[in-house]
Amino acid sequence: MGAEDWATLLRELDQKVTPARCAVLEVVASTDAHLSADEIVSRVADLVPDVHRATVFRTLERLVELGLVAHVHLPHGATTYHLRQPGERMHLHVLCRACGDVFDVDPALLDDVADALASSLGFRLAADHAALSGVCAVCASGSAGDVDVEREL
Amino acid sequence: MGAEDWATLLRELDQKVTPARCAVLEVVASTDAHLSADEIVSRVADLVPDVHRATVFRTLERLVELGLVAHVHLPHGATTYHLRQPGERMHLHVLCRACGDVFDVDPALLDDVADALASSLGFRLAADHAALSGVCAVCASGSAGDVDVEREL
DNA sequence: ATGAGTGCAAAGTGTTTGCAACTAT
DNA sequence: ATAGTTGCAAACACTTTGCACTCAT
Repeated sequence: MGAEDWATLLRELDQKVTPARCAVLEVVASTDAHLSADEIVSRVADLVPDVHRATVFRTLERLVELGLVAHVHLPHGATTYHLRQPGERMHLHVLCRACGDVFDVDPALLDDVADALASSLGFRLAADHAALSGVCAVCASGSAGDVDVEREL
Repeated sequence: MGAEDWATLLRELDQKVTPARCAVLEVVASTDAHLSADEIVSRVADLVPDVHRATVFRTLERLVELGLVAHVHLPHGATTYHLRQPGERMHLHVLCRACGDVFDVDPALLDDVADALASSLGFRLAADHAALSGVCAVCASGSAGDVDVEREL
């Protein structure tokens, strides 16, 4: 999507079109990765200088409200943001506590868990909203003795 | 367990016995709830005055290393700590993002998920380490319209 | 005696907020 | 014109760290 399209999209949602907003959308849309607010701030700076951190936070909050962006809380460290694909089902996230990588996982994986929680506790699970933690294949084999792995993320 | 027992336990683990440590152990053992470091600080203050925050943090870190205490990262807000029962299997946690309550859940619930992640990605899941989020029964029914529920925890 | 543990103050993240200036409509 | 947005600075919540002093052993 080009810059013009973000403007159109925002207008359709009755939002004001500003350089900061377009830049944030552009940045978030530019990658499949999960970006922290900090990373977004610095990437936005490459597109539009002098966009303030606070503005990025406020903009992200707004975009989440509008359903354009999703955020995931990681067990350690900053919240990450990524574009939310319209029809697509929200995926679930697992974080490697050794290397910090986030892996996207099939949301169906937690369906049984969600059902079990719903029937036993009446609890409605939002599987996409928080990441689970563990150790990825690379880190598990790499540092055979699990030295750094216990480093607590 | 009385104060004397904490001293004994610490000695068995080759740790120095100090009032601060015993108090932290006492506090963590005094409840089934998941306490934040802050809550522990203030409860410790009732037992032993003038124990500094930093000491509580350092002590908790140590107790986790020793395997006496477990900590759980919540999707939002502070890390919580609770006593770790020796033989007992670590439980899994779900957080209500409306009221903030943490529910303990049968760890077996995630066994299938853990297996699936292991075989598909080689990922080793630490199910107890991070809480999942959702909405508890009370909050789901209470605020029918889900007003506050979207408040993002 | 001596090294581990502690209090304190200070810094470090990540995020939010009040307010005055600005700008998209 | 005017309501919504922004930049700034300051505050916030949670946690860590360097250092000198104290205490358990």
